[in-house]
Amino acid sequence: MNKSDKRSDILQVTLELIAERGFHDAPMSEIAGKAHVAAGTIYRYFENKDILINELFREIGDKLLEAILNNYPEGKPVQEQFSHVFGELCRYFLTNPLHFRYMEQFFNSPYGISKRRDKLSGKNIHQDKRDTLQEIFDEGISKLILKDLPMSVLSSLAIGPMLYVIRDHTLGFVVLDESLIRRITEACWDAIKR
Amino acid sequence: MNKSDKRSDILQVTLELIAERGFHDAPMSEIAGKAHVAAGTIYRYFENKDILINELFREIGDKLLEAILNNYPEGKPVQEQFSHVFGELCRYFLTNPLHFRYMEQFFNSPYGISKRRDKLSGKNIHQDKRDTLQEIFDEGISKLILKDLPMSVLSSLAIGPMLYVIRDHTLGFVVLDESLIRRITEACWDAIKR
DNA sequence: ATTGTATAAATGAACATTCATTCATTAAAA
DNA sequence: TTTTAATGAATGAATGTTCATTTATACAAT
Repeated sequence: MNKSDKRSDILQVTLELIAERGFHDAPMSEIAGKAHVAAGTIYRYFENKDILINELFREIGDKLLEAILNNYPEGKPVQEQFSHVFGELCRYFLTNPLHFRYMEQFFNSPYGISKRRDKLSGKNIHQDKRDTLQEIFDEGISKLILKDLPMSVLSSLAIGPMLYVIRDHTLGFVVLDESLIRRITEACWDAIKR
Repeated sequence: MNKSDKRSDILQVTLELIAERGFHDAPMSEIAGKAHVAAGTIYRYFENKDILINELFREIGDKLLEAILNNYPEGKPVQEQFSHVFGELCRYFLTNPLHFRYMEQFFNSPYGISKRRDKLSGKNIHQDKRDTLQEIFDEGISKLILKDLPMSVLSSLAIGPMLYVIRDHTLGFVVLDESLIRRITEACWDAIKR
């Protein structure tokens, strides 16, 4: 039995419970039960519930970033980089719908808000990987012929629609296939190109 | 003292607490206290917490729709209708940031998800007003020269970015003024027009 | 191999809070 | 006087966390 066995069991169950039922209604006791672990054991791996929640967010973020950076077309035209990031983001979340629901809830809860606030006020102590993603957009966007809009607006124009469409997909409002993903990517590109 | 005095006090405090601190961490006792009302009084107006939460959502939705339908350019070109809806949506949320944070959390929680699921499966008992908004988009979008994409994708392309930008605004990442709103609206239009 | 010992991991009942909700009682209104 | 509204202490269920105790593991000496 691997040392991280229980730890990842706990994270997996936390993911499932919170993604499906929200932060409230995901009691530690139930997490423990579903992970086949005693209640107290969780606290050997995570100091408290908040830290568990934040740690899970971090791990999902890392995996997502890894997926995006894989085969990243370094040095290629911005539009190609853009399409790559979009496609991978989309494919990742379609493959991992629970990750998507978790991230969505996290970002739209006080957890995510305080995280963004910290970032804004420069409290980001360790120059972590998530900034790399930001840099990719930064560089890619400012170099080429894009609309003269604030950085954060451009990334909203680019990312916003995709996340909404993914949500609709997970709810069955629309079926996202490769062809549709491509066409949405193009539409987003239309929004940001000059 | 108006009959709905206490009722709206309760709703207002619920809005403030949940918008700022999330669904968890908004205890009924504190809502009661801040609304200068006894704990039990809440239950004279709202059967339970869930109903309170859903009712608040409904009321905010009504106000938002009212703002959007005010001066709606009936019969005018789709692009103009589009700009109108966008501008009003944006202005409403900038004026009522708490409403924005509440809606965001609601939609991204199991509350909102089940609401959307009901809608999809036709459980929408009373053909309510929120469908009117959908119809406006439906009609406006399908009539003109827009990209041949599924309805839900088009509305994601249109609405998604704006909501993200508003979130950034409320967090101080960007300052939304009238000129910027207009330019974002144009960018979104670029995304959906053929 | 076997035993003994020290360290680490895991347990789950117990605890202290917190929370939504109830209801007997009081105050206000009609 | 009757009806309606409001109160807030009490209730009971749920929850996050702790900790004394048990179990497993690693390793040394025999």
